[in-house]
Amino acid sequence: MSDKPRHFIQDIVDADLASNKWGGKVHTRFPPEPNGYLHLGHAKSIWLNSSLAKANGGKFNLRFDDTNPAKEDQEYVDSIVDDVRWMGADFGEKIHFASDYFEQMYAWAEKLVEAGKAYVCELTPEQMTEYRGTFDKPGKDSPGRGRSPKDNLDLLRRMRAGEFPAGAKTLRAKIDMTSGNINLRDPVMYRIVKAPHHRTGDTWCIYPSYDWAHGLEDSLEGITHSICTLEFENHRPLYDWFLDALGIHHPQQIEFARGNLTYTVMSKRKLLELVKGNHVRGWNDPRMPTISAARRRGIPSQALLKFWEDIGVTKQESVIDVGRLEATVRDFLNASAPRRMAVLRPLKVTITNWPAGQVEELDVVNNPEDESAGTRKVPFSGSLYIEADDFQEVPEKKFFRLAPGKEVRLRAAYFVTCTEVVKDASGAITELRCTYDPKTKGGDSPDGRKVKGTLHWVSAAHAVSAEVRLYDRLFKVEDPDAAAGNYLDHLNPRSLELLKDAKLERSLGAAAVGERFQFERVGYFCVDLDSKPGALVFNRTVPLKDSWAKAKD
RNA sequence: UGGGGUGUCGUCCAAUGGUAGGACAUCAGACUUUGACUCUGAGUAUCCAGGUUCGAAUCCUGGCACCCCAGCCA
Repeated sequence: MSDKPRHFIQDIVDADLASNKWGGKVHTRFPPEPNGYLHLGHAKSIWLNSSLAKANGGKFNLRFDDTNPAKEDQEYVDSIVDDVRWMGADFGEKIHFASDYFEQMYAWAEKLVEAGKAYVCELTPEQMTEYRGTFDKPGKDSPGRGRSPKDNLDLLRRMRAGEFPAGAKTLRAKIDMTSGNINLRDPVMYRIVKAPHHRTGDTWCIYPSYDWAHGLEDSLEGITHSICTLEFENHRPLYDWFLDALGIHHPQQIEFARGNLTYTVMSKRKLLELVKGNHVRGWNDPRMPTISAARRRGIPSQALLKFWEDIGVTKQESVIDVGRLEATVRDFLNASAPRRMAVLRPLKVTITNWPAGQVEELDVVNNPEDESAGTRKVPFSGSLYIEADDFQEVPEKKFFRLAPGKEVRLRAAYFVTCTEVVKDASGAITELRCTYDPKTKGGDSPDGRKVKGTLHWVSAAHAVSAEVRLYDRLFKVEDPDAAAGNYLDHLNPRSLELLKDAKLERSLGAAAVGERFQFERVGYFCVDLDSKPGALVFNRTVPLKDSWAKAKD
């Protein structure tokens, strides 16, 4: 990662540093609500906020915006902490919670009541909607708006004491019922919710609204640059109003556009539906656009960070081609992933002139991009598997893999020539019989003759069986949100393909959960959480580019 | 409809009055013991209309399109 990614927010930070606006401080935060798992869009915010702090010698807080006990859960808190850590963001020792500030927020609410800047309102939700007016019609005053500060204070204290049923009353800021900005039409600060909170239990029966709480949380933590997404731009005047009314530290809010990806959905509501409706196998199903799914699938956190850095930060709504993420992942893994041979759809090959029972240990390079990765021994014998796709009985044009009478190279082994095709009663090919050239050991011919194709292979007797899971895009259409009908109508029925009996080279038998490899000529793979010794499971993180497959289209 | 925002290759991002550039994608070619990687080349864009200026993506005027806001969600 470069030292200081350039974008308009960095420009603002530079200007603030130059003018000494914050005394040289830069303090950002990532403020998720624990009501679901984090997704790739959150990863952008984590990258942005944490990298801004890091690049400018500042600090970065992780803070849970846990103001709505009805939707939140400890499970989500735990998963979010895991994800943020995995992303490598340095949030220091302390994890912050809005619920830690409830007492202070309440004290400030009383202060606004006493100053005549907030009042208790007894309108029902329906009435409140009606009184709020519409875009082009001003709202009208709630009956509670004219009550004295003394009476309001009494009512507020009784709200807190639990004297009123859920939803019966609210505390509202007294701002402007005629404002063109509807957020300023006396927004709700507190509502009565009789639900236990995952951290404060039943201490409270009134909870601060996001609009009231969010700016206070930033203020309390000394945040300098409060970075959020575009939809909160309309709320900024409200946060300004609260902070100024209270006369407390006033962070600068800056809005940026969230990043959407093609072929997926990114709203928490829809992600929850996919999980609850069993359209996927949980929040961390590798097809999901969640951070935990990306991790399980084998995407390195550095690649995810680099992806968002490459994309950049602007205020333009965008939908990013998911191929862009795949390209970044390939780029990272090409340099770092050890190469191995794995045959996904095995076709048996017998080398007819191979000395019976002989096994040869061949040296194979671990990573041509990284000499320090060294070599490993791979056993070769007269009974092998190759990829079924690598053979065509009647080769199509430009197919330069194996076919009857044709010679190819087995990677790092020998040249072989197909002499016979064995079929079962139904006509399906069950085995290939080939001869090898003993003088081509290692894959070079002393007489200088060339072969076009190089195939990967495994020795049948030494192969390790494994389950391999191939993933495709979760949706068939680029923008499921915009497509006709319900987004669920556009799920890709072939988003998961299970290969139950792939054959892997011997060394993969010891692969540990989370380890990443390039299966040569196939793709990048990662050992899945479900994997156990003797029952290996691999996820395809991303396939290798395949110009042959593309040419055939 | 009132308020707030955004318009640059197919996509994402630069260019801050001076040759519209990069990345991904696409196409063509070279290289190759991974049809990968790498390398070379190509094509494609300033929302529209006026104006200011020697010169406009950038400044001005007027349009147009798209996004957000009428939760006691965040």
